[in-house]
Amino acid sequence: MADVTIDDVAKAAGVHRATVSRALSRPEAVKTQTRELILRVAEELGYTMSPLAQALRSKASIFIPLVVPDLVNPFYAELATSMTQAAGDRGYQLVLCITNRDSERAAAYLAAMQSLYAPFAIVAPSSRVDMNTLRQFGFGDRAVVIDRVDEQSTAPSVTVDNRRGIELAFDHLRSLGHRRIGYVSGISGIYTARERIDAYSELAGAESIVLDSGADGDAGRRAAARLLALTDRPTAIIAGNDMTAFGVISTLAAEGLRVPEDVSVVGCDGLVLGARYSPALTTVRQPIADMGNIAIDLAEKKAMDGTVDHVLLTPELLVRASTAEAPA
Amino acid sequence: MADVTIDDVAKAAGVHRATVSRALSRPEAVKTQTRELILRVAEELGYTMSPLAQALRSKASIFIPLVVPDLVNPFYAELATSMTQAAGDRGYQLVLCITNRDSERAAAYLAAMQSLYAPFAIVAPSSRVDMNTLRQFGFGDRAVVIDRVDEQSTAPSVTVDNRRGIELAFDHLRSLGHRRIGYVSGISGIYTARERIDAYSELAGAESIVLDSGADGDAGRRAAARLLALTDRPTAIIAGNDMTAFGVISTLAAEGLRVPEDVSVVGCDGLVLGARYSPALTTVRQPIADMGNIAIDLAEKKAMDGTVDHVLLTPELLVRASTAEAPA
DNA sequence: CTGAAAGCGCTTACAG
DNA sequence: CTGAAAGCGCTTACAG
Repeated sequence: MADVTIDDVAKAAGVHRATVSRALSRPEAVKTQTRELILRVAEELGYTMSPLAQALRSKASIFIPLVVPDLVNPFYAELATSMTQAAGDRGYQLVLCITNRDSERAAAYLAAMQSLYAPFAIVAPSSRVDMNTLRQFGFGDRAVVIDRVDEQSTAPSVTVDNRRGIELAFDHLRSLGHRRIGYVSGISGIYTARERIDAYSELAGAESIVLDSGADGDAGRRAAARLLALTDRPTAIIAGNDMTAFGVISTLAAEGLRVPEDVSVVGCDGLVLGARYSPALTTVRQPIADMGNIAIDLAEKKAMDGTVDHVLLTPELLVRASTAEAPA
Repeated sequence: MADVTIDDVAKAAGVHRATVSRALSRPEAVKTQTRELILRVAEELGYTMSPLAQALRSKASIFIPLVVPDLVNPFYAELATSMTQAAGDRGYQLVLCITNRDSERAAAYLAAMQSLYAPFAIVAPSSRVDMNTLRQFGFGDRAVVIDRVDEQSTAPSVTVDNRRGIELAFDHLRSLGHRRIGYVSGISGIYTARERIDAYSELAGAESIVLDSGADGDAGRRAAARLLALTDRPTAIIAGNDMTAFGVISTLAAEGLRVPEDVSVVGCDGLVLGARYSPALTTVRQPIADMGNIAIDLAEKKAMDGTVDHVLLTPELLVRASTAEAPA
């Protein structure tokens, strides 16, 4: 089963190697009878094509890079899982490229993927990969982007309606009687982070309380500390992502404030993990599971006819246990 | 910069293609002067070898599969991160194979990696990949295993001293005055789970209280519910892994029990995330970051001289905020 | 130490 | 519809 090549199949089926190749990759180009014979023989011999040889010869492979900044933020882990599944289902092999926010590492990955003849690349938010880098390695017009990368949008993208997400969180808190609602950014894609904080500012208007707008992993802790220091404390906090919400709650609790009794907290992401947090996190769910398939659709469409689509997904509020009525 | 091949370099340097190949892969086989010329020319032309062509010809590639059950458990995400780093540093390209505990999917991955001439495979615990499957795809004697897979141990392995880990947790709780200490298993590799629960049983002796021994994601919730139902409740719980500890705490809190005031909880893993939990999780840290390099070392050593080593790493107690003195 | 040749496992115009 | 040939970008015995 190990070393059966296309020639073995050809010989066993009594046809030429080229015919086997066609039967497998362009079935309509071969007479039905011949094809069926070949397929059967291949099956019997346990033949599978060498993706290596295939890629080398045709200058196109099934490898598709997913560029993510890290895997420690479960958002990317969930994204990677969804993408892997979607890619696998459609005959691709996802290769995870973890940049650690290091642009040299990202470049190395892109170079490697280029030499593997990857048909396109998928770039996750916050990966610190700009269009210039993509262009440099030949992915300029074969990349799809999650979160927006530039205004001109030469690359297809799949994004979540951040405005709507923040609105869902805000309305939820208002309906629970909260009037002083703080905000903390934390790590997300640059555009995502901006859209969210802008949406918040607009909704809160003059009552905006941006507790922290940093983009590092410590934003949650700082925001909680900041809240503690205020005289007229917010009774609720919206966090730009779930990990930051965890940081907020953890720090608040360590300082003796209870969530949700004293302060309500809403996250953004909808991580599976949030359901196991203490308290279970109320959050705005991003449809991560859909992103994989959509991203690949977009890439294939672009390759077919050049269409550059921008898909906007709708988020959804997940009410769990970290929000409650505003204290009297 | 895109399409420069070995022949371009050869021509520009005035040597034969074979010499370029040698200069790059076996430098000592080429005269210093020639080699330096070639290296310079290659550099100027921005030449990088095609890993595809290289692999096809030499039947050996730089792709190395890391087989993990999922990525949603941050333990695997952290492991994957560490492995990716280690692999990259040593000239390999890690390919993440997420099996979703589906053995067919695992087989498909292994088949793909075999046809990519992967030099060896790394198998994470709980991946539901046994030695037979590995053998079937030619990885029988080129796999390294994290967590133990079989008693005969034909594959090198890197494992953590589970016994010692549980002991650390147990002693910590005892020193805080806890006398009734419960245990919950949860998801881990089969051997890991068994070793841990055995260690617990031995330490606790007649006072063992196994709250739940299931291996699914709901073990934590069930264990907490079980604790609540007991008349003579344990004052502390050791969880077989961090995710399970999260589940325990979350459920306990939802039912009005405070951690650590009412119940202390210790996890096992040392996830980065635990520091952000509420309360921050006391846990037994597994040296995940070391595992990547060690696993690759073991694989290379085995390939060199057939040595089958079993490395046992020492865990470490991380005292954070989820444990406190036993209530009076 | 270097070159010439064969070949890894495929695909794809080109004939027929 | 099928076969024969050339070639993708490399490596590696084999000569010299």
